[in-house]
Formats: sequence, C-alpha cells, structure tokens
Amino acid sequence: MAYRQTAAVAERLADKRRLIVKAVRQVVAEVGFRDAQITMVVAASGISTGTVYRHFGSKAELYAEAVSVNSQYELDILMAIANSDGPAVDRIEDAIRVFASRALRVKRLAWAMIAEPVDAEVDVTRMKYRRAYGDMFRDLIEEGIAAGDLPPQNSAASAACFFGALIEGLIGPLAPGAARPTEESRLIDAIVTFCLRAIGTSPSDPLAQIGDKYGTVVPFSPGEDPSA
Amino acid sequence: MAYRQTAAVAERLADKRRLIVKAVRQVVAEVGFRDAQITMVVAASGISTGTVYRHFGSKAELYAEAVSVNSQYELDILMAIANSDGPAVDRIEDAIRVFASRALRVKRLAWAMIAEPVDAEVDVTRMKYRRAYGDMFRDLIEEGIAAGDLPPQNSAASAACFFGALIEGLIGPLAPGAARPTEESRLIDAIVTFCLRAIGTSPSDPLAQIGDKYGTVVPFSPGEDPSA
Amino acid sequence: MAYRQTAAVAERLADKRRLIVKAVRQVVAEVGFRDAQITMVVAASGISTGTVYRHFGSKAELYAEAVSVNSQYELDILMAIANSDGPAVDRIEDAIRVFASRALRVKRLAWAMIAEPVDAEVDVTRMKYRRAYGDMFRDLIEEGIAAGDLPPQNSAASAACFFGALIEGLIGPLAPGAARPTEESRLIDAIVTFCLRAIGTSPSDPLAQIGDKYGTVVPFSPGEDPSA
Amino acid sequence: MAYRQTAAVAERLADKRRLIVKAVRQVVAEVGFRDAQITMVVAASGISTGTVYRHFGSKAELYAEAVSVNSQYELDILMAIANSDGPAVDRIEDAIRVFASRALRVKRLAWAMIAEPVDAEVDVTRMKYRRAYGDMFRDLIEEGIAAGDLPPQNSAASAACFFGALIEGLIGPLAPGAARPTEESRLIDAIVTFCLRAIGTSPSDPLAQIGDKYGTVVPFSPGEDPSA
DNA sequence: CATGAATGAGAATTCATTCAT
DNA sequence: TATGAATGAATTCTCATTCAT
Repeated sequence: MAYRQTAAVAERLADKRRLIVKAVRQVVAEVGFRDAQITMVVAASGISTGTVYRHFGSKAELYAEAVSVNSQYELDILMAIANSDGPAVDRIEDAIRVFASRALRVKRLAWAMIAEPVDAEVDVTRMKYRRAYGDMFRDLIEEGIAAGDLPPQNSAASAACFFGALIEGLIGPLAPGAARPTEESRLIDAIVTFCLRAIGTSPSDPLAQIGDKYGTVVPFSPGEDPSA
Repeated sequence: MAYRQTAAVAERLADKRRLIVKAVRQVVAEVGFRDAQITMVVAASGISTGTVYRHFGSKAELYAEAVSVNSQYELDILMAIANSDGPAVDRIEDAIRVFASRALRVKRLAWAMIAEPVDAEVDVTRMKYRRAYGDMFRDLIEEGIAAGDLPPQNSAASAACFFGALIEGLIGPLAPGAARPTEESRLIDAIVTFCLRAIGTSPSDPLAQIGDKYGTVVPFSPGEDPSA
Repeated sequence: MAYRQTAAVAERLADKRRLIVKAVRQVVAEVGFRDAQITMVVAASGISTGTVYRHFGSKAELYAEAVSVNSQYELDILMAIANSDGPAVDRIEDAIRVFASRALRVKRLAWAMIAEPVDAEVDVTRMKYRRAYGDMFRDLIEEGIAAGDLPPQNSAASAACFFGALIEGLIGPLAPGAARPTEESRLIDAIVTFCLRAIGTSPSDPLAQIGDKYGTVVPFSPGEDPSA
Repeated sequence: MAYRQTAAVAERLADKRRLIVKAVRQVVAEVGFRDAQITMVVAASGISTGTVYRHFGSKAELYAEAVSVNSQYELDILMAIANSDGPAVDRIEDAIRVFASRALRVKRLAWAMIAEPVDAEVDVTRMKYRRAYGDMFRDLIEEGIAAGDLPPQNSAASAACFFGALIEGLIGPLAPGAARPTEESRLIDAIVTFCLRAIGTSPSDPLAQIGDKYGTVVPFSPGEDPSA
C-alpha cells in the first residue's frame, strides 16, 4: 500500500509536469519564447508558480523540456517514415510533406521550437534536435546515394540546407498571408520540388496524398498533447 | 567660417552615430540582440547613455538602425553582383559565394542581423531586408528561367527556400563547429552545389575564386565600418 | 479551513495595500507629491518595490489611490455634518470648523491632497474630490438660500471661492509660520467669520466648541489610518 | 568709447535675460512649471542652453526670476490702484476686477505663477509675492476699517482668504468650461460680490467698467513683455 | 506538497548641467 | 561669449525566483 501510494504520487507528479509543459506550448504558440513569461505559463496551466519551480529548476529548464517533448514527438513521427519500407527518395519526400503540413498548422509554435533564439541553456536542447533532424535527413540522403537514386554529395551540408529551406520556405517570412488550404498544398508542392531537386531528384507524384500511405496526419496543434 | 564650423559639427555628430552603431555591431557579434544591453553598447563605444539617447530615440530604434546599416551594406554588395553582366545563373552563383564567405567570417553577427528577431520595431527593418534579399534572388531566378537556363518554377518560393538554405547551411547550426579555412571553402562549395541544383542548374566551376572576378572580398567583420 | 485561509490571505493583502498607502501619506506629508519617489514609499513602508507594483499598476495609480482614500475619509466626515439636523448655516459653520481644525494638523499633507497637482492621472482623482467638496458646500448654500438665511447668489461660484478661501486661509501660506494652538483657534475663527460673511451670514457663536457637538475631533495625522 | 561698448554689451546681456524670461513665460503658459524643461525654454527663446546657464545659475534661479518679473509687473498694476484716490472699498473692488480680468486671459500662466507648486527655491520668490499681494489687500482692508466702511476683522486672515477665494474662483477648477466673454464678466461679478461681502461690504456698481477709470486694461498675455 | 505574495537586482530612459570648440 | 553635444546620476518599472503560510 505504501508502494501503491508512492506510485500514485509519482503519477500525479508526472501529470503536473505534463500539464505545465502543455501550458508552455500554448503560451509559446501565442507569443513565442521571447515574450513567454512564467506568469503566463502559470495562468495557462492553473498551477502555481511555486509548483512550477518544484518541478523545474528554472525557466530555462522548463522551456528546454518543452522543446524536448515537442521535438521528440515530431522526430518520432518523421523517424517512423524514415524507417519504413520503400526507396529512400520516396521516404524523403514523404517526410518533407508530413513535416511541412504539420508545421504549417502551428506556424508560430513550430518556428519557436525550431528557429527562435533562446537562452543558451534552452538552445542546447533545440540544437540537439535540429541535429537529430539533420542526421535523419543526412542518413536518408546517403541511402539514396548508395541506392544510386541521388548523385554523390556532401550529405551533411545538404541535410542542413535542406532543413533550412524547409523552415524558411514554410514558416520563415512568418507572415506569408496565411495561405488558404489550396494555396498551402501548392506551397508545399513548390517546397518539395525545390528540396528534392536540391539533392538531385524530383517529386515522384506531386498529386499523391500522404494520407493514403500513413493514415490521417494528425495536426500538431497546441491542444494536442504529445506526451499523453 | 560659420559654414565650416557647421559642417565640422555635423561631421562629428555623424561620427558619433557611426561609433554607436559600430559598438552595437561589436556587442551583437558577441551576445546577439537578445542579450545586448544599452550598458554594453555604452561601454563598447566609450560614449555615455545620454548621448546614445540623443542620437537614437530608443534601444529599438538604435538596433533597427544597426540592422539597416549592416544589411544595406551587404545588400549593396550583392546587388552589384546581381546587376553585373553575364548569365543570371552565373550571377546567382557568385552572389551565393560572396554572401557565404562574408557571413562565415562573422557568424554570430550575420545570424543576428538576418535571423534573430527582437522587438517588433527592429523586426520591421529586419524583415524589410530579408524581403530585399529574397526579391533579389527571385528576380535572378526569373531571369534564369527567361533565359532558358533554369526550369519553370515558383520563383518566390524558390527564393525563400534558397535563402533559408543559405542561412541554415552557413550560420544555422550556430554550434561553433567553426570549420577551418580549408573546410570553409568546401562547405561553401557544398552549399553552392545544393542551392544551384535546387533551382535546376549546377556550379559552373566550383574551383573558380570569386576574388578573381570581384577583387578582394573584404571580410565583413565588426571592425569593418560599413558606413565609412 | 480553506475558507479561513483565503480570508486571512485577503486580509493580509488588504493590509499591504493599507500599509503602502499609509507610507505614501507619510512621505507626502513630508515632501509633497512632487518630490515623493517610489523609493521613499518603499523605505517608509518596509515593503519592496516589487510588492508596491504588485498592488498598484504604477506610481500614478498608487498616488491616486492615496488621494482617494484620504479625501473620501475627510469627505465622509464633512458629509456627516452636512447631512445632520439643524439650520444649513449652522452646518456650514460646523463643516468649516471641522475641516479647518483637521487640515491645520497636517498642513503639508492637506495641501498636497487638495491643491498640489501631479500627473494628469492623479489629478483626475484630486479634481473629483475637489468637486465633491465644492458640491457639498454649494448644496448647503442653496439650502441656506431656500431657508431664507442666506441672500440669493451664484451658489456654485460662492462654493468655489468659499473653498478657495478656506484652503488659502489655512494652508495656503505654506510658510510654516505654524501658529500655536491658541492662535490656531483664533485663525479658525477669523476664517469662519470671513467665509460666513462672504455668503451673507455670520458665526452663530464663535466661542462654541465643535467638540461639544461632534465629539472629539480626531486629528487627521499621517499616523491615523483612515482605512482601518 | 570703451564705456559705450561696455554699455552696449550690458544692454545686450539684459536683452538676453529678458528674452529667456519671456520664453519661460511662454512655456509655462502652455505646460506649467511642472512640465517645463530647459530644452523647451531654449527652443522658445532661440538661445542656447549654455547661454541660459551663463545668465542664470540654475533652472530654479531662472524660474524664480520669471516668477519675480511677472508678479512684480502685476503687483505694480494693483499697487497703482491701491494707491489711487477714493474710498478704500472702491479701490478694493477695482483691484479685484483688474486682477480677475487679467488672470482670466492667461489662466494657466496665472495659476502657475500664483498657485502651482515648485521647487523650494522658486517657492521662496512665489511666496514673497503672495505675501505682497496679501499685504496690499490687508492694508486696504485696514484702511476700510479705519474709514468705518468695513467692520473690524483680522485683516491679515481676511486678506489671505480673500486672495484664495479669488484664485480658486477664477482659475482653481482649472477647467470651468472656458467661459465666453459675457459669462466671464458674470463670473467676475459673482466673485467680486463674494469677496466684498466677505469683508463686510458690497459692490458699489457691478456694471461700472473698470476701463472707464484706469484706461484700457492690457491683457497679461504671454506675448506681452512685462519687462520691456 | 501547493500556493502565490514578496523580493530586489537589473534595465531603459530622462534631463539639468557642463565644457570643449 | 555663444553654442549645443555630451554627461551620468537618478528614477520607474519588470519578472525570475524564493519562502512563509
């Protein structure tokens, strides 16, 4: 019974952490890291300041965890695609499309998680995931080269550029007139074409629906709890 | 004599502005806009707080001017290339190389000027120049398409991706893995190859030295006074 | 118990507000609004800057509240007299005497609260109460006219002059010629005579002690907590 | 010739002082002492900061001189009336009317000169003139008493109240809806009646035009140079 | 453990006064 | 002597973090 209580307590603690991190995402999706204040997180989570500091040593630590949870969730989705069957070039295209369509749904948040400058401490985590994304694309590119579907190239540099192109093309200008659904898919098509050509291939079938292959793409909105 | 005095005074005033903006660049090159404080600028310039505020209405205004001066200087360099003779695709390649080699010398500063957002007020200026860079590349791409050297494409989207790839490939990782000179030129080559292929062409001659065509490329370091 | 805690907390919060406002009064009684600084209030209250700003949005808001609390307290005292029984002219006289004797005890503070302008924001509150004082006297004068005890007159103008005479006669000179107790009562008698004659009547009994009618007149000193 | 030069120089210096003081009046008429800054005075006078400080040791000294010049000018006007022929009560009435009509033309300035709180240093001068005004009225009241036209009274207190009533009635509320000319004369009548009754007499002839007795009353506007 | 009021170091900005030209 | 740019102490307000209840 003592054990069970402890377990229950641990569970409740974990719940609090999730709640807080979720609140960070809500806040960041609205105002970005720069203007996010602990006060806002407290208000959004319904949890007191003191409790936030019981769970996280500092603001930076909390934000770092938020970045970590979020990025890991997205990375998992991309990794599932990267590790699936089929030619590397196809998987690259699929990964781009999935990443793009998800990021477009929560531009501000996506940009904050990937590109917004933050404290050095938070940056460590952000960079870790950027590198993970980069490595993933690098590996896929190398697979493509090995398969003879892509020309020889500096795969690491390509992956970095690749990712930059994605971010900038999608959420960089930060205000591309909030494209309507149709325009959005065209934007994605243009970016996909660009990225694939950049590494030496071309879209297999611009009209193919990702949904056909990977099931419904759940939009990564602030309401979605990646840690649930 | 009255005139000469006035002129001299105006000169001294302009010098102060330059001195202050130069100090901002030094500071920003070290800690970025986010952590730059007026105190630091004051310390770096050897000028008092009051004087800073005599020349600039607010911190935001000062930073905006710093962005403006810097970006305009760089833009001018690129525009000179964009407006020179020869095939568009060659000019694109040259522009990339120049931009890349210059940015690599002052990574932190370059990244701050191009990618780091601060106040809304500063951001307006930053965005203005980002758009200017983007438009320049877009126009070049369209020239290339018209000349039949590039395939038809969404030139605006391409230009955005293009710029994103450049930034990310060069100064994105931020991790100061800071390549050594030799590696740097290889990094630039890789990025150039990537970017050109992305828009549907390839490097004319990866080994050509830009310096041969445009003279010595002055490194854009904080010590260099762009308004001099 | 939860309720009691909440109540206790609310009580403590209210206490802090009172403490801060009280400190403002102490400071203002010494140096006036013009030279009162948040630092002084902080020092006088033994409360930190942050806390002051937790309770009041700005310096102006705090000062406005100080004016409000103080003036309302004094106004209530006068209103009680104004609304009591007896001829209007007698109530006017009583009101003057009470106001005068109270103000004389804290000249600097009284003058600051009534006459010293500060920010526009504080001034709004100050004016609101000046008008309230004026309206009170105007209404009393009109009652007196209706009762046939006072001659017909522009009651609004009379009330304004009336109040001005009071302030000036009592606390205007500001020169701390600070009469001794005995002289004070003579000063008050002179002012009362002046004011009453000005509206067309005369003191009923210059020697009557207000204390006889309204009980002990609590001196309105900075140490007195009007919100307790 | 050396003498003549010196005299010319002295003249020029005096001119500068007048120019600066005049500028203070313009500025104060607009924003009051509280918000008047040396910068504004400099701008209004067309004279440099350094020169202002060559003529006046400090801001307080300058403002004190402005108060002095202005008040002395007005006092002279009133003294002329006070020292003229005729019954004291008539001269009192005339003085009130002149003071009132002049002050109404430049409310903000008049209020600043007479009632607005300022540095201790400036206040010394302000108080000196307030006392002078008070003494003048006190002497007139005593003359009236001696002549049997006024009842015995504390003439000093009466004079203070008197002056307070005037200020408050005229320019106290600071925003009495900017009365039109006709209303203004009625306001003055009401105040005159109040003040005279307060000391135990009544207006001789409310309709009499001051102009008939003392010639055109020059409005005391910021454009009028009292030291010229 | 949770709470949220209190803390206070720190940052931007102002403006009277000085002093090199 | 005049100028006005430069000075910098002083002031308000913020917000991450702590700790008594």
